[in-house]
Amino acid sequence: MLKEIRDDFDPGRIAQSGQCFRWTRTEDGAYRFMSRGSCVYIAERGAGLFEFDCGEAEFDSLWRNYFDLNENYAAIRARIDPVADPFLYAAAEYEKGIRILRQDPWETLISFIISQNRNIPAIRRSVELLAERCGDARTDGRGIPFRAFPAPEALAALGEADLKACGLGYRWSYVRAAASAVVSGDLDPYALCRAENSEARDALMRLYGVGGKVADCVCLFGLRCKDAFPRDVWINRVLALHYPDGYPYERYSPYNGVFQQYMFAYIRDCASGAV
DNA sequence: AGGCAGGCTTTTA
DNA sequence: TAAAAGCCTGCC
Repeated sequence: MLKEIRDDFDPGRIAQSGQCFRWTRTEDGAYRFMSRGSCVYIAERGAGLFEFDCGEAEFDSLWRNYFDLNENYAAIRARIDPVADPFLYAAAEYEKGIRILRQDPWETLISFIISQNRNIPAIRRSVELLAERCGDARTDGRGIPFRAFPAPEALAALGEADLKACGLGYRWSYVRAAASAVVSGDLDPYALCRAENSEARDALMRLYGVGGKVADCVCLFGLRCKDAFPRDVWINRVLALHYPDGYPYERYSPYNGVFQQYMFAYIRDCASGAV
């Protein structure tokens, strides 16, 4: 199914921006994303033209929402003053095409618990191992088997040895605690979408192994709060280097998270020599 | 009370 | 060997 998307949309930049972990790139240059037990392949077919290997119904019920296609990112970028904030302007220009995904809250919670104190390839590996171990077996549009992200009950049923076999290290008990909280009903990650952001953040931080940074990632990437501003080692580096007198959060509210993502991707691209 | 040092598993580069 | 989308515990 061919779609014309006039706003910023770059599947490759979205995939590599470190907000989702289960994407793949095919030999023919398409990107495959996964969400809520489904896969979609996206291939660019010219300027602003993208082929999604799904029907209209699935596009409207799943992928339009996942890629946040009802939001106007060009308009959000236009809020940046290139003279007042040259670093953010450069980051957003270079990383144009990134969007903030509206991911499944449960998967986002577990993924970012796993993410702490690890680099992105290691996170991807652990998430994939968990899915391989206890996610539902499915087949994608190209006939390739894949695993859905594990349900809370499936993760809660894993023992210490199973979790450690997925490379979780000391985080295994954090994953178990979160899964238990969801299975027992102490936490409903889906209900948090409807809560005030500060309430959602507090509820997440009550979980063992979830601090402010992970909670902010869940709010931003899983709970549709574009103002959440996760501060990891890379963003702290940006703030120390380019905003020694403080970062103007008020100026960028309620889109702090979008700008955070441009800066996160950009500083890492700079460090890897890509820029 | 709020802040800080030390420790933590494993993978990646 | 150092660093990685951090957090917990114990101490002050």
